[in-house]
Amino acid sequence: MDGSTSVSRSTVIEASCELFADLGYRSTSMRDIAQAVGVRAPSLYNHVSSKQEVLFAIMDKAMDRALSALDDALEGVDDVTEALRLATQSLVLDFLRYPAEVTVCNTEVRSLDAANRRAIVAKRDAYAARMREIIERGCSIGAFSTRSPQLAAFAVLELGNGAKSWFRAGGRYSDVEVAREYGEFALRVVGAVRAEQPLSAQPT
Amino acid sequence: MDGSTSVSRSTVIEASCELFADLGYRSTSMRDIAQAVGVRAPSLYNHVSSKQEVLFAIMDKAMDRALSALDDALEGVDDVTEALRLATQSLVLDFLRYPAEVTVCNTEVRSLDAANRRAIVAKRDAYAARMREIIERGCSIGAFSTRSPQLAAFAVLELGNGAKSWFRAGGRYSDVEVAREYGEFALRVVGAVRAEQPLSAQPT
DNA sequence: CCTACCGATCGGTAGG
DNA sequence: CCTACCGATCGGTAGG
Repeated sequence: MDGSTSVSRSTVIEASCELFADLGYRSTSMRDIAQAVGVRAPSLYNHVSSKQEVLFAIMDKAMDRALSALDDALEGVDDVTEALRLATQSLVLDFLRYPAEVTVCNTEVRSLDAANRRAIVAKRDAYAARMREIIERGCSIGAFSTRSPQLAAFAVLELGNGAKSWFRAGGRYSDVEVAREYGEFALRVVGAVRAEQPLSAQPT
Repeated sequence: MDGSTSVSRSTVIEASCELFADLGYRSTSMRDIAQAVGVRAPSLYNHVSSKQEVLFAIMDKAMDRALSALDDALEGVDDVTEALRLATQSLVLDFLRYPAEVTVCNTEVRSLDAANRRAIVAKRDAYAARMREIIERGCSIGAFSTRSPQLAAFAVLELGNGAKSWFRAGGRYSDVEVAREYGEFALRVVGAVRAEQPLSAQPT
Protein backbone atom coordinates (compact mmCIF):
# COMPACT_ATOMS: atom_id res chain seq x y z
CA MET A 1 0.00 0.00 0.00
CA ASP A 2 1.45 3.39 -0.93
CA GLY A 3 0.83 6.94 0.17
CA SER A 4 -1.97 7.48 -2.29
CA THR A 5 -4.37 5.47 -0.12
CA SER A 6 -5.64 7.11 3.04
CA VAL A 7 -4.53 5.50 6.27
CA SER A 8 -7.06 4.44 8.88
CA ARG A 9 -7.32 2.04 11.75
CA SER A 10 -8.67 -0.66 9.46
CA THR A 11 -5.93 -0.26 6.85
CA VAL A 12 -3.32 -0.53 9.61
CA ILE A 13 -4.98 -3.67 10.97
CA GLU A 14 -5.33 -5.27 7.54
CA ALA A 15 -1.71 -4.62 6.63
CA SER A 16 -0.61 -5.92 10.03
CA CYS A 17 -2.60 -9.11 9.52
CA GLU A 18 -0.85 -9.92 6.25
CA LEU A 19 2.55 -9.23 7.78
CA PHE A 20 1.84 -11.21 10.96
CA ALA A 21 0.68 -14.15 8.83
CA ASP A 22 3.78 -14.05 6.61
CA LEU A 23 6.54 -13.11 9.05
CA GLY A 24 5.02 -13.81 12.46
CA TYR A 25 4.02 -11.28 15.11
CA ARG A 26 7.41 -11.08 16.75
CA SER A 27 9.28 -10.73 13.46
CA THR A 28 7.05 -7.91 12.25
CA SER A 29 8.12 -4.47 13.44
CA MET A 30 5.96 -1.39 13.75
CA ARG A 31 8.30 0.06 11.11
CA ASP A 32 7.35 -2.80 8.74
CA ILE A 33 3.67 -2.05 9.26
CA ALA A 34 4.23 1.67 8.82
CA GLN A 35 6.06 1.09 5.54
CA ALA A 36 3.22 -1.13 4.30
CA VAL A 37 0.66 1.63 4.81
CA GLY A 38 2.94 4.44 3.70
CA VAL A 39 3.71 6.35 6.90
CA ARG A 40 6.45 6.49 9.54
CA ALA A 41 6.19 4.25 12.58
CA PRO A 42 5.15 6.89 15.17
CA SER A 43 2.14 7.86 13.04
CA LEU A 44 0.65 4.42 13.54
CA TYR A 45 -0.10 5.40 17.14
CA ASN A 46 -2.69 7.85 15.88
CA HIS A 47 -4.75 4.80 14.82
CA VAL A 48 -3.83 2.03 17.24
CA SER A 49 -2.55 2.09 20.80
CA SER A 50 0.01 -0.73 20.63
CA LYS A 51 1.24 -3.64 18.55
CA GLN A 52 -0.39 -6.03 21.01
CA GLU A 53 -3.74 -4.30 20.60
CA VAL A 54 -3.52 -4.80 16.82
CA LEU A 55 -2.90 -8.52 17.26
CA PHE A 56 -5.87 -8.87 19.59
CA ALA A 57 -8.13 -6.90 17.25
CA ILE A 58 -7.23 -9.19 14.33
CA MET A 59 -7.88 -12.38 16.26
CA ASP A 60 -11.01 -11.21 18.06
CA LYS A 61 -12.64 -10.08 14.83
CA ALA A 62 -11.69 -13.33 13.08
CA MET A 63 -13.13 -15.45 15.88
CA ASP A 64 -16.38 -13.47 15.93
CA ARG A 65 -16.71 -13.81 12.18
CA ALA A 66 -16.17 -17.57 12.32
CA LEU A 67 -18.70 -17.98 15.14
CA SER A 68 -21.28 -15.88 13.28
CA ALA A 69 -20.74 -17.90 10.11
CA LEU A 70 -21.35 -21.07 12.09
CA ASP A 71 -24.57 -19.60 13.52
CA ASP A 72 -25.80 -18.67 10.06
CA ALA A 73 -24.89 -22.05 8.61
CA LEU A 74 -26.76 -23.97 11.29
CA GLU A 75 -29.84 -21.78 11.59
CA GLY A 76 -32.96 -23.88 11.22
CA VAL A 77 -31.03 -27.07 10.56
CA ASP A 78 -32.29 -30.01 12.62
CA ASP A 79 -30.82 -33.04 10.87
CA VAL A 80 -27.51 -33.83 12.58
CA THR A 81 -25.82 -35.14 9.45
CA GLU A 82 -26.70 -32.01 7.56
CA ALA A 83 -25.55 -29.93 10.54
CA LEU A 84 -22.09 -31.50 10.52
CA ARG A 85 -21.80 -31.11 6.77
CA LEU A 86 -22.79 -27.44 6.89
CA ALA A 87 -20.64 -26.68 9.94
CA THR A 88 -17.60 -28.18 8.23
CA GLN A 89 -18.31 -26.29 5.01
CA SER A 90 -18.60 -23.08 7.02
CA LEU A 91 -15.29 -23.77 8.75
CA VAL A 92 -13.42 -24.58 5.55
CA LEU A 93 -14.90 -21.65 3.63
CA ASP A 94 -13.76 -19.33 6.41
CA PHE A 95 -10.25 -20.80 6.16
CA LEU A 96 -10.16 -20.36 2.41
CA ARG A 97 -11.58 -16.84 2.33
CA TYR A 98 -9.56 -15.38 5.19
CA PRO A 99 -6.26 -17.27 5.08
CA ALA A 100 -4.19 -14.51 6.70
CA GLU A 101 -6.60 -14.01 9.61
CA VAL A 102 -6.87 -17.74 10.20
CA THR A 103 -3.10 -18.20 10.02
CA VAL A 104 -2.68 -15.52 12.68
CA CYS A 105 -5.33 -17.19 14.86
CA ASN A 106 -3.63 -20.55 14.48
CA THR A 107 -0.05 -19.44 15.13
CA GLU A 108 -0.05 -16.35 17.34
CA VAL A 109 -2.10 -17.32 20.39
CA ARG A 110 1.17 -17.54 22.27
CA SER A 111 1.97 -13.92 21.40
CA LEU A 112 -1.11 -12.61 23.20
CA ASP A 113 -0.93 -11.08 26.65
CA ALA A 114 -2.47 -13.22 29.38
CA ALA A 115 -5.82 -11.40 29.48
CA ASN A 116 -6.15 -11.24 25.70
CA ARG A 117 -5.21 -14.89 25.41
CA ARG A 118 -7.94 -15.90 27.82
CA ALA A 119 -10.54 -14.05 25.74
CA ILE A 120 -9.43 -15.62 22.45
CA VAL A 121 -9.03 -19.11 23.84
CA ALA A 122 -12.56 -18.88 25.28
CA LYS A 123 -13.97 -18.13 21.82
CA ARG A 124 -11.89 -20.85 20.23
CA ASP A 125 -13.10 -23.34 22.83
CA ALA A 126 -16.70 -22.27 22.25
CA TYR A 127 -16.29 -22.98 18.54
CA ALA A 128 -14.75 -26.39 19.20
CA ALA A 129 -17.49 -27.21 21.72
CA ARG A 130 -20.22 -26.56 19.18
CA MET A 131 -18.57 -28.88 16.68
CA ARG A 132 -18.10 -31.52 19.35
CA GLU A 133 -21.75 -31.25 20.43
CA ILE A 134 -22.94 -31.93 16.90
CA ILE A 135 -20.81 -35.06 16.70
CA GLU A 136 -21.87 -36.24 20.16
CA ARG A 137 -25.51 -35.75 19.28
CA GLY A 138 -25.07 -37.69 16.06
CA CYS A 139 -23.41 -40.54 17.93
CA SER A 140 -26.06 -40.64 20.67
CA ILE A 141 -28.94 -40.95 18.19
CA GLY A 142 -27.09 -43.49 16.08
CA ALA A 143 -26.60 -41.28 13.03
CA PHE A 144 -22.81 -41.37 13.45
CA SER A 145 -20.57 -44.24 14.38
CA THR A 146 -17.20 -43.39 15.83
CA ARG A 147 -15.33 -44.66 18.83
CA SER A 148 -14.40 -41.29 20.27
CA PRO A 149 -16.59 -38.29 19.40
CA GLN A 150 -13.99 -36.06 21.02
CA LEU A 151 -11.16 -37.35 18.83
CA ALA A 152 -13.36 -37.11 15.76
CA ALA A 153 -14.23 -33.50 16.61
CA PHE A 154 -10.56 -32.59 16.80
CA ALA A 155 -9.92 -34.34 13.51
CA VAL A 156 -12.73 -32.46 11.77
CA LEU A 157 -11.65 -29.11 13.20
CA GLU A 158 -8.14 -29.68 11.94
CA LEU A 159 -9.22 -30.74 8.47
CA GLY A 160 -9.44 -27.26 7.05
CA ASN A 161 -5.79 -26.50 7.69
CA GLY A 162 -4.61 -28.79 4.93
CA ALA A 163 -7.05 -27.19 2.52
CA LYS A 164 -5.82 -23.73 3.42
CA SER A 165 -2.14 -24.28 2.61
CA TRP A 166 -3.02 -26.19 -0.52
CA PHE A 167 -5.71 -23.85 -1.78
CA ARG A 168 -3.44 -20.82 -1.86
CA ALA A 169 -1.09 -22.50 -4.29
CA GLY A 170 -3.41 -23.84 -6.99
CA GLY A 171 -6.70 -22.94 -8.59
CA ARG A 172 -8.12 -26.26 -9.70
CA TYR A 173 -11.22 -26.13 -7.51
CA SER A 174 -13.28 -23.19 -6.29
CA ASP A 175 -13.47 -22.49 -2.58
CA VAL A 176 -17.05 -23.76 -2.51
CA GLU A 177 -16.06 -27.03 -4.18
CA VAL A 178 -13.22 -27.57 -1.71
CA ALA A 179 -15.52 -26.80 1.23
CA ARG A 180 -18.10 -29.28 -0.07
CA GLU A 181 -15.47 -31.99 -0.41
CA TYR A 182 -14.33 -31.40 3.16
CA GLY A 183 -17.93 -31.53 4.32
CA GLU A 184 -17.98 -35.02 2.84
CA PHE A 185 -14.69 -35.92 4.55
CA ALA A 186 -16.17 -34.88 7.91
CA LEU A 187 -19.20 -37.13 7.42
CA ARG A 188 -16.90 -40.01 6.53
CA VAL A 189 -14.72 -39.43 9.60
CA VAL A 190 -17.69 -39.75 11.93
CA GLY A 191 -19.02 -42.74 10.03
CA ALA A 192 -22.16 -41.09 8.69
CA VAL A 193 -21.83 -41.84 4.99
CA ARG A 194 -21.27 -44.94 2.92
CA ALA A 195 -18.00 -44.87 0.97
CA GLU A 196 -19.91 -45.73 -2.22
CA GLN A 197 -21.96 -42.56 -2.11
CA PRO A 198 -19.99 -40.09 -4.23
CA LEU A 199 -20.11 -36.35 -3.63
CA SER A 200 -21.35 -35.82 -7.19
CA ALA A 201 -24.76 -37.09 -6.05
CA GLN A 202 -25.19 -33.68 -4.43
CA PRO A 203 -26.91 -30.82 -6.19
CA THR A 204 -24.94 -27.69 -7.04
CA MET B 1 18.15 -27.88 33.38
CA ASP B 2 20.60 -26.74 36.05
CA GLY B 3 24.39 -26.60 36.33
CA SER B 4 24.66 -30.13 37.67
CA THR B 5 24.03 -31.61 34.19
CA SER B 6 26.87 -31.39 31.73
CA VAL B 7 26.24 -29.21 28.71
CA SER B 8 26.71 -30.58 25.20
CA ARG B 9 25.54 -29.84 21.69
CA SER B 10 22.56 -32.14 22.14
CA THR B 11 21.46 -30.65 25.46
CA VAL B 12 21.58 -27.18 23.88
CA ILE B 13 19.52 -28.37 20.93
CA GLU B 14 16.97 -30.15 23.09
CA ALA B 15 16.48 -27.15 25.36
CA SER B 16 16.21 -24.88 22.31
CA CYS B 17 13.55 -27.13 20.80
CA GLU B 18 11.31 -26.87 23.86
CA LEU B 19 11.74 -23.09 23.99
CA PHE B 20 11.16 -22.62 20.25
CA ALA B 21 7.99 -24.73 20.51
CA ASP B 22 6.66 -22.76 23.48
CA LEU B 23 7.76 -19.19 22.73
CA GLY B 24 8.61 -19.28 19.02
CA TYR B 25 12.04 -18.98 17.41
CA ARG B 26 12.06 -15.23 17.23
CA SER B 27 10.87 -14.79 20.82
CA THR B 28 13.51 -17.13 22.22
CA SER B 29 16.83 -15.45 22.94
CA MET B 30 20.21 -17.09 23.17
CA ARG B 31 20.15 -15.91 26.77
CA ASP B 32 16.93 -17.90 27.34
CA ILE B 33 18.58 -21.01 25.96
CA ALA B 34 21.72 -20.42 28.00
CA GLN B 35 19.68 -20.10 31.17
CA ALA B 36 17.82 -23.32 30.40
CA VAL B 37 21.08 -25.27 30.18
CA GLY B 38 22.80 -23.43 33.03
CA VAL B 39 25.47 -21.34 31.31
CA ARG B 40 25.91 -17.79 30.02
CA ALA B 41 24.94 -16.98 26.46
CA PRO B 42 28.45 -16.74 24.94
CA SER B 43 29.25 -20.26 26.13
CA LEU B 44 26.58 -21.67 23.82
CA TYR B 45 28.88 -20.87 20.90
CA ASN B 46 31.25 -23.57 22.07
CA HIS B 47 28.55 -26.07 21.06
CA VAL B 48 26.64 -24.46 18.20
CA SER B 49 27.62 -21.87 15.63
CA SER B 50 24.44 -19.79 15.53
CA LYS B 51 20.81 -19.68 16.56
CA GLN B 52 19.80 -20.37 12.96
CA GLU B 53 21.95 -23.48 12.86
CA VAL B 54 20.16 -24.79 15.96
CA LEU B 55 16.77 -24.30 14.32
CA PHE B 56 17.86 -26.12 11.20
CA ALA B 57 19.37 -28.99 13.20
CA ILE B 58 16.09 -29.48 15.09
CA MET B 59 13.97 -29.52 11.95
CA ASP B 60 16.32 -31.59 9.82
CA LYS B 61 16.59 -34.28 12.46
CA ALA B 62 12.82 -34.32 12.98
CA MET B 63 12.13 -34.67 9.27
CA ASP B 64 14.65 -37.49 8.91
CA ARG B 65 13.14 -39.29 11.87
CA ALA B 66 9.62 -39.00 10.44
CA LEU B 67 10.74 -40.23 7.01
CA SER B 68 12.57 -43.18 8.55
CA ALA B 69 9.54 -44.09 10.63
CA LEU B 70 7.44 -44.06 7.48
CA ASP B 71 9.96 -46.35 5.75
CA ASP B 72 9.88 -48.77 8.66
CA ALA B 73 6.09 -48.75 8.86
CA LEU B 74 5.66 -49.51 5.16
CA GLU B 75 8.43 -52.09 4.74
CA GLY B 76 7.04 -55.23 3.15
CA VAL B 77 3.47 -53.93 3.11
CA ASP B 78 1.75 -54.48 -0.24
CA ASP B 79 -1.92 -54.02 0.54
CA VAL B 80 -2.76 -50.39 -0.11
CA THR B 81 -5.40 -50.13 2.61
CA GLU B 82 -2.98 -51.47 5.17
CA ALA B 83 -0.30 -49.11 3.84
CA LEU B 84 -2.49 -46.06 4.40
CA ARG B 85 -3.47 -47.25 7.85
CA LEU B 86 0.14 -47.86 8.87
CA ALA B 87 1.42 -44.64 7.32
CA THR B 88 -1.19 -42.63 9.20
CA GLN B 89 -0.42 -44.42 12.46
CA SER B 90 3.27 -43.68 11.92
CA LEU B 91 2.54 -40.01 11.30
CA VAL B 92 0.30 -39.62 14.34
CA LEU B 93 2.64 -41.54 16.62
CA ASP B 94 5.48 -39.25 15.58
CA PHE B 95 3.30 -36.24 16.39
CA LEU B 96 2.40 -37.60 19.80
CA ARG B 97 5.89 -38.68 20.78
CA TYR B 98 7.78 -35.63 19.62
CA PRO B 99 5.33 -32.77 20.09
CA ALA B 100 7.95 -30.05 20.51
CA GLU B 101 9.91 -31.08 17.40
CA VAL B 102 6.76 -31.33 15.33
CA THR B 103 5.48 -27.98 16.58
CA VAL B 104 8.75 -26.37 15.53
CA CYS B 105 8.52 -28.05 12.11
CA ASN B 106 4.96 -26.85 11.67
CA THR B 107 5.43 -23.26 12.78
CA GLU B 108 9.01 -22.17 12.11
CA VAL B 109 9.61 -22.92 8.43
CA ARG B 110 9.34 -19.20 7.85
CA SER B 111 12.18 -18.56 10.30
CA LEU B 112 14.66 -20.60 8.24
CA ASP B 113 17.23 -18.96 5.98
CA ALA B 114 16.50 -19.44 2.28
CA ALA B 115 18.92 -22.34 1.76
CA ASN B 116 17.84 -24.12 4.95
CA ARG B 117 14.21 -23.61 4.06
CA ARG B 118 14.68 -25.23 0.67
CA ALA B 119 16.20 -28.31 2.30
CA ILE B 120 13.43 -28.70 4.86
CA VAL B 121 10.61 -28.01 2.42
CA ALA B 122 12.06 -30.66 0.10
CA LYS B 123 11.87 -33.26 2.86
CA ARG B 124 8.39 -32.17 3.85
CA ASP B 125 7.27 -32.40 0.22
CA ALA B 126 8.81 -35.87 -0.07
CA TYR B 127 6.81 -37.00 2.95
CA ALA B 128 3.59 -35.55 1.53
CA ALA B 129 4.28 -37.12 -1.86
CA ARG B 130 4.59 -40.59 -0.36
CA MET B 131 1.25 -40.22 1.40
CA ARG B 132 -0.35 -38.91 -1.77
CA GLU B 133 1.04 -41.80 -3.81
CA ILE B 134 -0.53 -44.34 -1.48
CA ILE B 135 -3.91 -42.68 -1.83
CA GLU B 136 -3.60 -42.36 -5.62
CA ARG B 137 -2.68 -46.00 -5.91
CA GLY B 138 -5.65 -47.01 -3.78
CA CYS B 139 -7.96 -44.94 -5.95
CA SER B 140 -6.55 -46.30 -9.21
CA ILE B 141 -7.07 -49.94 -8.20
CA GLY B 142 -10.51 -49.23 -6.78
CA ALA B 143 -9.62 -49.83 -3.14
CA PHE B 144 -10.38 -46.21 -2.24
CA SER B 145 -13.17 -44.00 -3.42
CA THR B 146 -12.62 -40.27 -3.17
CA ARG B 147 -13.18 -37.46 -5.60
CA SER B 148 -9.80 -35.80 -5.18
CA PRO B 149 -6.89 -37.95 -3.98
CA GLN B 150 -4.84 -34.79 -3.59
CA LEU B 151 -7.37 -33.15 -1.29
CA ALA B 152 -7.72 -36.38 0.68
CA ALA B 153 -3.94 -36.59 1.08
CA PHE B 154 -3.81 -33.10 2.55
CA ALA B 155 -6.69 -33.92 4.86
CA VAL B 156 -4.95 -37.06 6.15
CA LEU B 157 -1.62 -35.27 6.62
CA GLU B 158 -3.31 -32.61 8.67
CA LEU B 159 -5.25 -35.03 10.84
CA GLY B 160 -2.50 -35.57 13.38
CA ASN B 161 -2.34 -31.92 14.38
CA GLY B 162 -5.62 -32.09 16.22
CA ALA B 163 -4.47 -35.17 18.06
CA LYS B 164 -1.26 -33.45 19.10
CA SER B 165 -2.83 -30.44 20.82
CA TRP B 166 -5.46 -32.60 22.41
CA PHE B 167 -3.18 -35.41 23.53
CA ARG B 168 -0.92 -33.16 25.58
CA ALA B 169 -3.81 -32.07 27.77
CA GLY B 170 -5.45 -35.36 28.71
CA GLY B 171 -4.49 -38.95 29.35
CA ARG B 172 -7.58 -40.93 28.49
CA TYR B 173 -6.03 -42.89 25.62
CA SER B 174 -2.49 -44.09 25.03
CA ASP B 175 -0.54 -42.76 22.08
CA VAL B 176 -0.92 -46.08 20.30
CA GLU B 177 -4.69 -46.04 20.77
CA VAL B 178 -4.96 -42.52 19.42
CA ALA B 179 -2.76 -43.40 16.44
CA ARG B 180 -4.92 -46.42 15.68
CA GLU B 181 -8.09 -44.33 15.78
CA TYR B 182 -6.56 -41.84 13.37
CA GLY B 183 -5.53 -44.69 11.11
CA GLU B 184 -9.21 -45.55 10.96
CA PHE B 185 -10.15 -41.91 10.25
CA ALA B 186 -7.75 -41.88 7.31
CA LEU B 187 -9.33 -44.99 5.80
CA ARG B 188 -12.75 -43.44 6.20
CA VAL B 189 -11.66 -40.19 4.56
CA VAL B 190 -10.51 -42.01 1.43
CA GLY B 191 -13.62 -44.18 1.41
CA ALA B 192 -11.88 -47.47 2.14
CA VAL B 193 -13.89 -48.66 5.11
CA ARG B 194 -17.57 -49.16 5.81
CA ALA B 195 -18.84 -46.94 8.62
CA GLU B 196 -20.38 -50.00 10.30
CA GLN B 197 -17.00 -51.62 10.81
CA PRO B 198 -15.93 -50.51 14.28
CA LEU B 199 -12.28 -50.15 15.25
CA SER B 200 -12.76 -52.64 18.07
CA ALA B 201 -12.79 -55.42 15.45
CA GLN B 202 -9.02 -54.93 15.28
CA PRO B 203 -6.66 -57.02 17.40
CA THR B 204 -4.57 -55.31 20.06
C1' DC C 1 1.49 13.57 9.98
C1' DC C 2 6.70 14.26 11.02
C1' DT C 3 11.87 14.19 13.23
C1' DA C 4 14.45 13.09 17.04
C1' DC C 5 15.21 10.15 20.47
C1' DC C 6 14.54 6.95 24.84
C1' DG C 7 15.87 2.59 27.33
C1' DA C 8 15.80 -2.27 26.52
C1' DT C 9 17.15 -6.17 24.21
C1' DC C 10 18.97 -8.74 20.43
C1' DG C 11 22.79 -12.19 18.18
C1' DG C 12 27.27 -12.54 18.30
C1' DT C 13 32.53 -11.39 19.19
C1' DA C 14 36.95 -10.22 21.74
C1' DG C 15 39.90 -11.74 24.79
C1' DG C 16 41.23 -14.45 28.33
C1' DC D 1 33.59 -21.64 30.79
C1' DC D 2 33.46 -16.41 31.90
C1' DT D 3 33.05 -10.81 31.72
C1' DA D 4 32.79 -7.03 28.91
C1' DC D 5 31.11 -5.18 25.08
C1' DC D 6 29.78 -4.33 19.89
C1' DG D 7 26.35 -2.37 16.45
C1' DA D 8 21.64 -3.12 15.19
C1' DT D 9 16.98 -3.06 16.09
C1' DC D 10 12.99 -3.04 18.93
C1' DG D 11 8.23 -0.69 20.80
C1' DG D 12 6.98 3.46 22.06
C1' DT D 13 7.23 8.70 23.55
C1' DA D 14 8.19 13.84 23.34
C1' DG D 15 7.19 17.65 21.12
C1' DG D 16 5.59 20.05 17.49
